[in-house]
Amino acid sequence: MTQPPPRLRIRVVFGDDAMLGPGKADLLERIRETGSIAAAGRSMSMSYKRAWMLVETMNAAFQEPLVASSRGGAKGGGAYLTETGQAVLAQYRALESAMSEAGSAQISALQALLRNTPSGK
Amino acid sequence: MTQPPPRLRIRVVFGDDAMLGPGKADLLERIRETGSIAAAGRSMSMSYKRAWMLVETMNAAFQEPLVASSRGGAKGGGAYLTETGQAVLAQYRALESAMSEAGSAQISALQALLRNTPSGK
DNA sequence: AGCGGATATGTTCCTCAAAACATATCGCAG
DNA sequence: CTGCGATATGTTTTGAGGAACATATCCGCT
Repeated sequence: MTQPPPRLRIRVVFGDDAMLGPGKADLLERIRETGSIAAAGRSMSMSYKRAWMLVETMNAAFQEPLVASSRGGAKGGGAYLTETGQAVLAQYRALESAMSEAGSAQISALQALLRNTPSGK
Repeated sequence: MTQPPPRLRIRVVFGDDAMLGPGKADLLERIRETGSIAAAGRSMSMSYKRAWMLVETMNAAFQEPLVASSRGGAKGGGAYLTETGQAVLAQYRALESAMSEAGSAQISALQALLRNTPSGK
């Protein structure tokens, strides 16, 4: 029985407070798909508040905001990724991909040493 | 002013509960250096309890324990890395190194989009 | 003019993980 | 046979972060 392949969680830590990890990347992706911060949050069972705070943090960390949003209007409002936002998301995905490939040998080596009963469920 | 280079935090997630990240890797390294779980924990200002729990978790996750320990004796006791422990640590460091190199281009691209005032201190 | 749906933001409550504290045990040295 | 230094493990306390709840605001449509 081959257990589920190990997954990589990569976080880039800039300076002291700003960082980018899987959570924010996924949120960006879902905002692009849904066109809404609230819908993006719901789709990953995250409270709107939390989603909004993550967006605010990201917008503050980069030179230009990653997410632009508008209130009111026909459908109440909405949000979309800016050019910078799309670029950041693309770079992060590329980073994940490149790193995953580069580390596959070590990952396999580690997995070979693992106990093959990860859970007694 | 070139701000401090971004740092990578890489975590390998096996299955549901077992995972290996920078904290455990550093702990292993310090256990090897100090020959003691307690001293290793102190050197990274971690309580003995926490250090010991991490060791227990790792020992349980792999086929063979990574850290062997003994109580009592001339100096009260001690701990050292097993063959497996050394192998796991080496693989993790190699993983960090390979991934860091593989992702340098994307890291640079992300850094270029960053606001260059990471903190107002 | 008012409704609807989404952004924006504050406040309170709750949970769980980490810290702190407290022992117990072990085994050689002297 | 006692004391030391480290491992081993349980109990209590604390604190930070998230969840939940509550509004406020915006603006096109009908």
